[in-house]
Amino acid sequence: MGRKRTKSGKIRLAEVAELAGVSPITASRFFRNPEALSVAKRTRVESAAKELGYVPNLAARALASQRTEVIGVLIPSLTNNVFSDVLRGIYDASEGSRYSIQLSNTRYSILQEEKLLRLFLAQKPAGLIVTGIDQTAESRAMLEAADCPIVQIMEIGPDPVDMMIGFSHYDAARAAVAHLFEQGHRRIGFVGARMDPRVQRRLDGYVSAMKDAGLFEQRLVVTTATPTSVTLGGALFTDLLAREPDIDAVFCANDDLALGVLFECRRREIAVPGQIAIVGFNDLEFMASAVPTLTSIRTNRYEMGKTAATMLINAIEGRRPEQPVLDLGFKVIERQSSLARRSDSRPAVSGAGAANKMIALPSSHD
Amino acid sequence: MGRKRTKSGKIRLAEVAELAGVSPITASRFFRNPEALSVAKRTRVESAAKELGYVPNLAARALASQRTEVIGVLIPSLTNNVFSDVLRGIYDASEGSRYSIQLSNTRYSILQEEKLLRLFLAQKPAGLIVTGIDQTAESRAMLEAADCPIVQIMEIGPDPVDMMIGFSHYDAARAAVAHLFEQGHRRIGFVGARMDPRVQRRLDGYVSAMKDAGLFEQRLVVTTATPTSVTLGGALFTDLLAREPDIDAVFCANDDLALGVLFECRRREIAVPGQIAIVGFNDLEFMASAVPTLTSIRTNRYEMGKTAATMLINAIEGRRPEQPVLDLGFKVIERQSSLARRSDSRPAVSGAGAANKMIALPSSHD
DNA sequence: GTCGTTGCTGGTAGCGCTGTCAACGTTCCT
DNA sequence: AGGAACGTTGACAGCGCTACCAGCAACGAC
Repeated sequence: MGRKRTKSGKIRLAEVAELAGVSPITASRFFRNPEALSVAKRTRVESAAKELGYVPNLAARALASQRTEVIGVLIPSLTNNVFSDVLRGIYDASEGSRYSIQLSNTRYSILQEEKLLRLFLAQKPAGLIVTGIDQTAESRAMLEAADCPIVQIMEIGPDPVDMMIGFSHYDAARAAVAHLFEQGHRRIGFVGARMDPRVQRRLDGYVSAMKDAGLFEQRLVVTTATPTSVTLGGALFTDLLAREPDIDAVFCANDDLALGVLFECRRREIAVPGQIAIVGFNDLEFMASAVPTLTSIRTNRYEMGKTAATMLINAIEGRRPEQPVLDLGFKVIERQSSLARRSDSRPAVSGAGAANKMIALPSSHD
Repeated sequence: MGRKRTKSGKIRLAEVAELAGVSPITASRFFRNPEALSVAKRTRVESAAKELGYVPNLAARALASQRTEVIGVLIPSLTNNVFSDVLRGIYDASEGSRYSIQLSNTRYSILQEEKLLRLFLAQKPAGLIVTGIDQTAESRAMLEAADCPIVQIMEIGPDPVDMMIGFSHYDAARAAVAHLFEQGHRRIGFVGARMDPRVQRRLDGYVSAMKDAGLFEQRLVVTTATPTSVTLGGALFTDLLAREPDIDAVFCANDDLALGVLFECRRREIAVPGQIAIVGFNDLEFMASAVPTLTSIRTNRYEMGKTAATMLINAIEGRRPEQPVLDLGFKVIERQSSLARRSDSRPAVSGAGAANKMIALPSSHD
């Protein structure tokens, strides 16, 4: 059966316009700025488009208008839970809007980021979401020169390129240590992996809090550049114990590490929190379910992504936020794993989440 | 200083061609099919492009050539670890190629999938990656009519739209149950959440294996449509125990649920595997690190994504695979949590991963 | 009554690139 | 030597849309 192939099925704007009895340009306006049309033509074009099943050709639109409706997103990792939550927020916010997301993975390399940035900017994106505040000088220059709105996410810093949404990792780490102090812990180890800039700032916060209390020692800190994992948490904790058997708490730079430390404690029959308290970071879902339940720092990752994309879209459309830098803060979620030291080595058996007392701590940057 | 703005900085193909002393169309060919040029012109165009920092305008290219270099990817979830691994594979394979990834999230809704599919196809993607084999009839028709290569991932089935890469969830579940049988377990419960088609097929596999052994009872199955989580694993297990206190093993439809079951056992002081054995699904990283280490079914998620994207790109460029359906199989990773029943309720304390004996089981579809 | 002003509509002219076809020079075959 | 076949190059037209500007009617201000 001879089916035509070339341009049989093509519904162009011209077809819609013809059916509606208007000029192509009027039909075009309908899709970009319906209010500019009289009600009569608006409804005519609308029903014509619907009847023909018209779908605009984005390539033609981009070529003619010299801009795209693409939001570029640069994140360091696709598998890290933290970023997948942020991403989900971004996608959710973009859904229903005219903008589509173009995602790229920098793999924690600012050089790779620079390369991708160059690529993105060449396509004239409508907006850009980049992770963190540690771009190369070159990247920074490109971002400043870009003629589209830009949101930096995950962190808060003094010198935004444009907009910024995140929280202070430094303050969050200090709050975690302060919480452990409150619970009577003194010899607090730090376990960190990957050591990207955000983890580094958590370490800085830990160090400063410990120094403030006169308790800092370099040997309490165990870090590696290796990507994080639960298993790695156990291994780093093992190193820490070998170096410093006398610790009474561990602050982990993320929850996977904390879970690994918990398992390692169980393997070694170390009571948690009786002998060693544990605090994680991010408050992933499983933290409330572990035995004992694990204290963590809750961060608003989904909200961060969603708000970032919403701010960005608003800015693209000319509605700039009154407040270009948004601190989403964090919360110390106190659970069993960091309870005050006690001789009884068995934590009370109770339902998961029973000890979910929260302390809100809006982060303030120094 | 009066800088021109309109088209001063614009480097077009015409500029490159002029500098290289060739016609625009020859320059164009250089970027699409360099071998078609003589070596002399090739080098001339190459250095001209480099000197001017030329970046092709993808919108113009798409408009003129009536096709895009976009690979559309439809997955049900962004946060599920399983899909983030697959995605990473897809992005890794696409990197360095001319193709860019356009990702959309169906949220486990085949209606949403249909809608997104329509959207994608309207933009004439170079290729498409879709999750699973349970599209709506309408989606299926659109896929069949699409004039681009398509890869279905995550599952293997009898009737591929085009290409297909995955494994048999049914067989994998049967293997999990067979393993528990081997270890002497008989009253094996099933815990499942979300109940998407793949989880449903795992349940089917479980049911058939249990029926084959004459051990199936409906009350051994606890499922919910709720999204999965560690906490939910504990809750579903609690339900299961209430209904059927006499079970000696639990097969969990994924690893998060398995971890939740493990924690719940610890909370209730049920020995694992002494009183209850646990088997998960996917073999996420933490399974090898838990105490006791948790048995799971290893699936090749990253490889699946990477291979899918590679196959797709090859097919786009005319190199169709000799074998359009690829079964990546699975492995039962035997660990402590499913060891044979014993009276000693305390599992042997040993390093993580000590019991990582593997059994390779290439899945075969029926 | 004349002149802006506003609201809506349409014509023209590309956006930057590639498909198609034709033309050229070169090589190989008979 | 003549012609076919191939490899290489260029001219032309147009992909589908929108920016820009002009035009027209309706309205109010002086």
